Amino acid sequence: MDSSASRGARRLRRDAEANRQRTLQAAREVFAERGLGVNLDDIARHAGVGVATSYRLFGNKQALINELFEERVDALVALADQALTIDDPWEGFVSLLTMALEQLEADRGLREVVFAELGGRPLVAQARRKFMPAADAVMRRAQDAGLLRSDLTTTDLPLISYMVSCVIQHTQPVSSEVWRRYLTIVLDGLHVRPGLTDMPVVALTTAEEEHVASLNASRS
Amino acid sequence: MDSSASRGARRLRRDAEANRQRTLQAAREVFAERGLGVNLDDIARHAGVGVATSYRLFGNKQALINELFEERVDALVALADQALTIDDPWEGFVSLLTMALEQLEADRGLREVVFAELGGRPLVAQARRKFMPAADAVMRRAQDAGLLRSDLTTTDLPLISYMVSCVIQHTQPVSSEVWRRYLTIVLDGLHVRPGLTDMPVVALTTAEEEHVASLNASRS
DNA sequence: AAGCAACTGGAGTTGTCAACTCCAGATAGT
DNA sequence: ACTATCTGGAGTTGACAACTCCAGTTGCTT
Repeated sequence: MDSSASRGARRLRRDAEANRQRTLQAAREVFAERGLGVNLDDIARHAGVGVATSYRLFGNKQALINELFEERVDALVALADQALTIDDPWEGFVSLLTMALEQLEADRGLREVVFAELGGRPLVAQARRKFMPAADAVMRRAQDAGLLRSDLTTTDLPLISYMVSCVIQHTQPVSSEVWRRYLTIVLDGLHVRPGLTDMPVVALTTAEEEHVASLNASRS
Repeated sequence: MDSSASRGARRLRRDAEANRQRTLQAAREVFAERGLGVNLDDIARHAGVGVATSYRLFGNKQALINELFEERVDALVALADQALTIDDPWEGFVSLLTMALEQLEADRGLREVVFAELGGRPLVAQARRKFMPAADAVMRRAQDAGLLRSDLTTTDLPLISYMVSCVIQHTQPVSSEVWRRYLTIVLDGLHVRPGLTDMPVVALTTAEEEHVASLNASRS
């Protein structure tokens, strides 16, 4: 995991490498707080380097975003595997949703990458292919145990997360925690108990669900 | 309800009044489909009039938006009163949420006005004052009947609507109906049945909730 | 039917904002 | 001490939406 040379690129001079790390760190902080919409000038200023330096070191904004969020997205994927290690299938499912949303809560840029409001097309498409099967396993296990409503489909999961993440975004500046109320409501609506309502429509197909994400990506 | 002269403004010439109506109608359609972000040039083109004409007739974009959405917002408010006429308190509550979201589904501009992603500050603040007490009555009636979870607060309602409206927006181009699945889930999570989960945090206060809306308004 | 105030359309102006580059000067490494 | 590498911030480019100007047209009055 050599920080600089991703692909056989010539080694950077010490000062350049330091600036690279400072830019990366600044981007982490600024993207997390203000989203991917910020311009590189702001990030460079926050890092204490010139704009040109940031551009020379990363090429463009998208490359910086990709480099920065690769690990963050992978961490999200790992949650699904962790969830499977929890004994109680329902608790596993709850943990998956809760922990994923907690990750998203802390980082506006990550929300935008994951739900493709900007940037990360290829980045996310790939993560998605790793995430969905794992999440699917968590879901099925809870459904087989009769704890998660059986009419739920894999494609519902991203949309449920998105729905709650919207509340996070909306309420963040006023309260960092109210979103948990709505997660609670949703989880209660997913937990099997007598008298659950029949679903009024079928879920999206996998292809449709991918289409949703890519459509919302093409805005940028 | 004389269409032209809002405030003692001199009567418009017949052709001008016709162009006014055409612009209004075009704006209705374009805003509904593409949101408030579209420019007046597009609206004017769609109306078949010149840009200057639209500007002369309305002054600016915001004025056009205000004029256009006043009645739409009022219609939304009226739903709360209608909901009270439904005998079953739970069905009344379900109807309020469902019908409000159906209104929002059909009009992206309305979603943006109501949730203040653009424009309508004063417009909505006023509607809110009429809407909240009415909605509150619908809620309390269902809670008193033991059908709606008792830990729900008036300020939860706008956020729940917002949450589902985000799914509407996100999935609209792929499926105009999937959002009803998530409404179903949420409603099941709100319906009283044994074993509902305790709320992890208190709801926003009324002031906080208003703050949320106004913060999200100040972007434009 | 003629005259004029009211109106029209679209080319053009203004302002904003983000992405990205240029280059004279500074610095790391040998 | 020498040079390839790197730096910073002023400046360029391009896009885009809000809004205006004005030469020409049209509805209304008498």
